[in-house]
This record gives sequence, C-alpha cells and structure tokens, in this order.
Amino acid sequence: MPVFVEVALPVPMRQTFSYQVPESNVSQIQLGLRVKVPFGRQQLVGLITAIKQECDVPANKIKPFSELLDTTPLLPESLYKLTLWAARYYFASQGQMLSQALPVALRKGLSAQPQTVTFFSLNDAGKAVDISVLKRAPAQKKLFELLQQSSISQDDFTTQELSKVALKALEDKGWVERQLVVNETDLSWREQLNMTETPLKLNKQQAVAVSVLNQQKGFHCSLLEGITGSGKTEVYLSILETILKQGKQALILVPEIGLTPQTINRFKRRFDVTIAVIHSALTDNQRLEAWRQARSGEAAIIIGTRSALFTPMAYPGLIILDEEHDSSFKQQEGVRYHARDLAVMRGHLEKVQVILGSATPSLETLQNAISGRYTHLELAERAGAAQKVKQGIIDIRSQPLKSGMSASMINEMRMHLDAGNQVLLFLNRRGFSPALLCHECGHLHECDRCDAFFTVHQGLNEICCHHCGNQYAIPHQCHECGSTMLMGHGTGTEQLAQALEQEFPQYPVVRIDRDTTRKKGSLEKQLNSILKGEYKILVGTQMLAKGHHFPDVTLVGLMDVDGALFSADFRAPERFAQLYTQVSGRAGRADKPGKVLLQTHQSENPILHDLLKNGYGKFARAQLEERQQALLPPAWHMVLLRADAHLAEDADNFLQQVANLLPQDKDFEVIGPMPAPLDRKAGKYRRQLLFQAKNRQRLQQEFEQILPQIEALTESKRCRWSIDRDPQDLM
DNA sequence: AGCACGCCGACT
DNA sequence: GTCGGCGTGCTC
Repeated sequence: MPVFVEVALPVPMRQTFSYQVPESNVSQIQLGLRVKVPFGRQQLVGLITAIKQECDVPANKIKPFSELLDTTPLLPESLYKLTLWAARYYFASQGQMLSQALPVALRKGLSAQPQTVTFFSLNDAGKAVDISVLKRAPAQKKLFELLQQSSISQDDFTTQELSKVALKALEDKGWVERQLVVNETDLSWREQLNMTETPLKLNKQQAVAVSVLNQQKGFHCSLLEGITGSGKTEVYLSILETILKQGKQALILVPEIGLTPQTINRFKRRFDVTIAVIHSALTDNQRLEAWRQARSGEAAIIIGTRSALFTPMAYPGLIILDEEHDSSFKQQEGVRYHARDLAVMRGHLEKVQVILGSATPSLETLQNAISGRYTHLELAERAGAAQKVKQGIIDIRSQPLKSGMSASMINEMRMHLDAGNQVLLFLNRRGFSPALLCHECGHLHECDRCDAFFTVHQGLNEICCHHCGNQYAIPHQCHECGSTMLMGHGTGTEQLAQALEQEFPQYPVVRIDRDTTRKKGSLEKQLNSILKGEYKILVGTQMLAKGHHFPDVTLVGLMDVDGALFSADFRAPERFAQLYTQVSGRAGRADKPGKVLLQTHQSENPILHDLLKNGYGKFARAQLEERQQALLPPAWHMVLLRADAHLAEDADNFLQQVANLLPQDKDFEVIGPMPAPLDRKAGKYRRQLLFQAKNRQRLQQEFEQILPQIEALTESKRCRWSIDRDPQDLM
C-alpha cells in the first residue's frame, strides 16, 4: 500500500506537490518534517503539509522523495499555523511562506539538531611530553602551551588565529585527542534570573503602563504611545523582567535601522541571560545557531528585524514590536507580509501579549487603539523635562533660494552655529540636482529605460537614474538641440552640502545619504564624528531622521516639505507627520531649546497647520477621519495588483481581465487598470489594478475564489505580475 | 522561482 | 561557422 505526502515547496505556484513516500520512510513521516525532493531538474527542500493514502495526480508523474531531513517537526504548531494563515492572507504560496519562516541554512537542508563542537586536548602521551622538544617549532609550541592550560574548541582556531597545520602535527605525533561535545541547553535563567543593573525609577505614567501590562493574561495587544525621550525602553525592560521571571522568553522586533549596538546593550546590561541577536550581518550558520538558541529556550530574549518574527520559542511569553509605524516591517519583495500584523496574529496563536511601541503610531494601529481592540497606553512626559521645541514655517513663495535655502533659513542657521550648536538639514533627494536642464531649449534629460529624469551627480561626473541604476557621463551638449548650456535643475543633498561649505566656511559640513554611506561601517563612523562635534552642519536624507539622536543639534531644517507632503500617495501626510514628529523630538535637550523650521510653498496649507498646532496625536485622528470619508485604509481593505511587460498593452489586457472577474458594488471598489506612478521602469511598462472592500472577509473570499482563474488566464503569461495586500505605497 | 530548450545577432 | 542573448514552458 503506497503512502503519499503533500509537500509545500519554495516556488511561487500556489499549490503543493505530491510525492510517494519511500518504503523505508513510511513509519517516520510526520506533518512539518522537511523532505528533499526532485523537482524538474533540481532538488528542493520542502515541508510535509499532508499525509495521504491516495493520490489524484497521474501515477506516471509521481516521484518518490529523495530524503527525509528531520525526525521532529521544525516549527511549533503555532508558527506552522501562522505561516499557513499568512500564505492565505497574502495570497501567496504556502511553500514560499514556510521557507521565508526558516533560516537559510535550514532552507538548504542542513540539520536542525544542535551541532557538536569538536574539542582538542592533550592525551596522556601528550601530557608526558616535555615542551622543550618543540623549541624549533614555534607554532606547535604556542598551541601546546594553550593545550596544557585547557582544551581548545574548533571555533577557537578561527577566532584566535591558531595554526591548523600545527594541530595536525601534534595529532600526528599522537599527543592530542579529539572529543565531540554536544552543546547542552542551559535553561538556568528560567529558575534564577540574575539582574546586572538596577532598574531606573519609573515616572508616574511609566509606572501606570507597567502595571497595566503586568496584569495582562494570555493574548492581548497594547499600543504604547510614547513621545521621543519618554522612556519607552524602560517600560519594555520592566515588563521584560516580569516575563523572564516567569521563565518565559521575549521576542523583540525593531526596524532595520534600530538594531544598533546601543539598543542591544540596554537589554544586555539589565539581564544576565543569553540574548539572540538576529541581524543582517550574521552568516547562515550564526543565524541557525541563534534560531536554535531561541527554539531550545536557551536564549531568553530574541532581538531582530522583520524576518526574526518567525523565530520559534520554546517558552513564548511576550512579543514587542518597537517603532511599529516603521515601513521596514513590511516586506517589499516576494511575499509582501507585514511583520506588525503577523506579530499580532502570532501573539494570538501563542496566547501571549503583544506590545506595539511608537511615538507616532500608524493609523492602522491607532484605529485599533481607539476602537478598544488594543489597550492604549500613553507616555507624554519627556524624561529629562526638556523644553518644548519651537517651530516655524518659512514661506518660500517668490523668495530667492540659494541651492534650496531661503535667506531666513540661512540667518537662523548662523545664529545657532555661532552659539556653538549643530544644525541638521533634511532634503530627501540625493545627488547634486534631480534633473539636467538645457538652458537654451528647456529639454529635461530623461532616462531611456524609465519614465524619470536623470539625477546629476557632480562629484562622480555622472547623470544617473535612481530607479534603474542606469548611468552615463554628464553630457556636454543637450541631447535635443546640441546646446552646451546645460545646468542642474533643482537641489539635491550634494549641492546643498557644497553650498553650505561656501556659505559657512568656518563650520565643517557632513552629508549623510546612500551615496556617502555605501561602504560598510561608514555610517557608524560618520555618526560618531557627528557626536564628537567634528561636524557642525549635518545634511542628509530621511536615513538621518530615523533612530539617531544628536544632543547638540538645536536647529532642524526641512528643506522641501512640499515634495514630502503633497505626493500622490494617500499615506504621504501620515508619513510626513511621522517624520516631522520624529525629527522635532531630536532637536534640543533639557538645557538647550530646539527649533524646527519648514520651508514650503504652501505655508497656508491646513494639514501643515493642523500638525504644527495640534501635534501628531490630533493630526493622526483627523487623518483617520479623512481616510474614513475617502474609503481608504484602515477603513477599507486594499489589494494592489502590479503587472509589468515589455508592451504596455500586455499588462493592461491582463489587469483588465482581472478587473472583469472582480465584483463591483457599493462595498467593493475596483480602480484601474492604470499606469503605475513610475510608468516605465527599466524598459518595462508598469500597470496596476487597485481594489478594495469594506469588509475584510469579503475581500478575502472574493479574491481567493477568482485567483485560480487569474492564474489560468492566457494574458497572465505575457507579463510579470504580483499581489500586494495592504500596500504601503502605491509605487 | 529555476532551469532547459529554442531561435536570432556580433564575434574568433 | 558558433557563443550567448532572453522569450516560453514545465516542474508532483
């Protein structure tokens, strides 16, 4: 009687594949085990999702799987369920979702069992040897001396740069023996938690938050809304202490930019426990080791970015997602899942508490807090009792600008600089100029593969397309009329920094954007120089706004508010308000009042005034109201279908077919097909279809139902297409 | 997603 | 003459 298994494979097809179980494995198979299978001409690793006695696939197509890779399921039930739920929610393949959830090493088929470490030590013969016989072999002598003190592990050879040749020589002489030791799981922290730092005294609001959080049992979600400097981390540490003392683990998710040594050190300083840090610089094996430590319960705290959401825990107790509004929690390729939404689901499945923290909560989370689904906790006091920042709008309509700077901005800067302070300027455009203009015929030079202008990079003597990476030397003549009177149009960070050096020759300028921080570690280095005061003027893009604190900055200038606030994207005002609030939190400190200045052509804009006058909280509530009126998320639920093709027609036809399959009524709206905001990218035409529903379940059902038909469309083969549920931006 | 097969342009 | 560009089709 043959037995079959359904296997989820890391391919984008929304189906599982049937394999026959080899005779010898029949008694060992279980749901959730990994198998290696032949798939076309390749071997893939997949997970067993079902065991069946019968199979409806034609017998001649069925192959036996090649190898069973595990003896116990890799993921706990809750995580397995989470990935299946996510695959369904994001309309993705189970196999892709499951493989997202595993560390790369396990995706490749490596063993999930704890590794054995090889130790080397002197045997009896070795102990009897007089070291002087090695006086002519210094490398061996050095190693021998170390071995006399203690045994040495395999890892030590790489970390301490010991010679493997010398080891081989000592082994050949018959003096050294090997021992295989399995890393034992140390769970002592669960019995006895050692604190290595005394908690700070909590202020009243912190104490209230902690006591509310401490009382939660089972699944519960809270929004911790704390302004910059209000001590959110201290609240995290306090609730962490409670959880760890119960012998339970905590998962902490932070944005990509936030996983700095300073953050990690705050947790390390407080608790004497193993902390598994999962960051992008880890090798596959280090990631696997962190994963194992979390799964076994040895790591009491797991800190990581988006993908760490799927780290299994033996004793789950708490999930914290800090800076929950940060867009890096949404995956932007492959399965476009949102770690915040999945974290809440995971908390639900594992019956643990979830804390979402932010100074500027996303409208999605805020709505849940207002409706009472989440507990809303607020920290409004700034710990150091710093003075409130001053804010001002500079109307730049018909004002002369010097590389984007108005005279009032320059004056204000001079005052702050002359007082010995630092000044921070934001401009969200890197390069010298965002376009190359012909002064004679007005031609703007456009990328030949995209529907976008070239950015001028003067330092590199290049024009370059920021959408596809296309680049050329700066032309000497206009491509249209041949004139040599070419000039940069508009201001980028490169030009702004250059102009500042001329305007303020006595104050050193630093520019921080993707161009100046490309080399690994150079961002850290530049940030340190800033903190030491080596620079007085800081120029940068958004990347400078997130997560970094500069205590000596007293003036923050936003050079181009119009571009940020009035873009086509419906989330633009929310994004801008978050950025604005985050940067104003960074200006000044207790003894030095800070100031934030905005340059805009729309100085009377009500949105802007609302934000400045009422602050983020009220602004966000007004925005929620507007989204409600406009039937936009989070009021309605949105899916974006993107398609690109060499011929615009192909993408259009496909999306039109999809649109025809979708219902349209007062609770279900279909918009498009329409050109994507960047019409042509890298030589391909991009089209999109937007649809949204008032009811989430209805959206799920309707689309799930037509998905097989969409895949079967002949038009679907003539273009590349993808599904983005809850899209973060409509690009 | 890979990987192969297959049919057209600039090279030793 | 061929090497290699990527369009198309298939994977239990």
